Amino acid sequence: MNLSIESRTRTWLKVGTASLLCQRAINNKLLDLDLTFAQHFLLSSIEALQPVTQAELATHLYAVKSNVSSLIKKMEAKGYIFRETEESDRRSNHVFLTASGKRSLAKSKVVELEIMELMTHHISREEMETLDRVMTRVTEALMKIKT
Amino acid sequence: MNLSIESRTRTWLKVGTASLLCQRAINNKLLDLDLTFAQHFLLSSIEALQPVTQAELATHLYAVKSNVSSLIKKMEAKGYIFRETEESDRRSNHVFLTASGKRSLAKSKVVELEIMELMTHHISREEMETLDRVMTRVTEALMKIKT
DNA sequence: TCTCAATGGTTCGCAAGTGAACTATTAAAT
DNA sequence: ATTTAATAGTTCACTTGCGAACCATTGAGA
Repeated sequence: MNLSIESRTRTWLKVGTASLLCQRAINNKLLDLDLTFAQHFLLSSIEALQPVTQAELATHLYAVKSNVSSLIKKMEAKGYIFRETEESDRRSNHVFLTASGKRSLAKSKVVELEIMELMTHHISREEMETLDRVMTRVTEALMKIKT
Repeated sequence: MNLSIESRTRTWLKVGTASLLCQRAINNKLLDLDLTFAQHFLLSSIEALQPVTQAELATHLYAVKSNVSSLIKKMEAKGYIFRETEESDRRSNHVFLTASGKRSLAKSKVVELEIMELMTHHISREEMETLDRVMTRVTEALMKIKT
C-alpha cells in the first residue's frame, strides 16, 4: 500500500517550511555584514564560476535574468563586483569579484557554514544521501515540465 | 567518517532548489485561476482552521503578521474571504471563506495535487518517511534559534 | 483605579523575484 | 547582402516577504 497523495503533500510542505526557515536564519545572521542570502549566494556563485556571464549566473541560480540584473546592479553599487563587456560577444558581460567583494564573501561563507552545521549535524549520513538523491530526482522532474 | 560540511551544504542547497521550482510550477499552473501559491495556501489554511484569527494564520503559515495582513486584504478585495471582529476580544478578526472563495479553493486544490503527484510519485515510501522525519527535526532546530 | 506591558492589526519602506516589453548584438537563412 | 530569428541585458509593474513604527484593545499590578 502506497502513501496517499495528501500525506505526501503534507510532507512536501514541510520541506518548503524547513527551506524557508533556513533561508531566514541565514538572512538574520548576515544582517551585520550588510548582505542578504540572495546576495551572498550571488557572490558565492560568481567566485565559483569566474569568469561568468549574467546569463550563466541566472541558470546556475535557477533565477530569471531580470532578477540577476537587478542583484548585479546592487552589488556593483556596493563595490563588491565589476563587469567587463565580453569582446568576442559584445552582448554579454563577464562578472568579477572586487577585493572588497572577496572579503565580504569570506565572512558570509563562515556564517553560512555555521547555520548549515547547526542545521545538518543531526542528520545522519544515510539521511543526507537520501535527501540528495530525492532532491536531484525532483528537480529534474520539475525542470522537464518547465518547457 | 562523516560527510563534510561542504557536502552537506551542497545537499541542502538542492533542497532549496527543489522547493523553489515546485512553488514556481504551482504558481504557473494557478495562473488561469487568478491565484498565486501564497494565496492558495492562505485559502487552504483558512478552510482547515476556520474560524481563525490573522495571528493564528501567521503562526500556521510561518509568516509575519504584516504579510498576512496584506494577503488577507487582497483576498478580501477579490471577494474570496470576509472578516468579523471577534466580540470577546475586539482586537482580533475571525476570517472566513466566502462561497466564491470556496469554489476557487476547490479548483486550486486540484492543481496543487496534480503537481504534488507529478513531483512525488517517483519518491518511495521509505524516502518519503525519511524526508518527513528530517524536515521535522530541522524545522524544530531552526525554530529554537529564532528566539 | 490608573498605569504599563502585551497582543492583534495596519501601514510603510525596502529586498527579491517574476513576466513582459524593450534595445543591442550576433547568427542563420535565403 | 538583407532579412529574420535568437540571445544578453535592462527596465517596468506587480506580488511576496520582512521589520519597524504605529494604533486600539486587553490584562495585570501597584
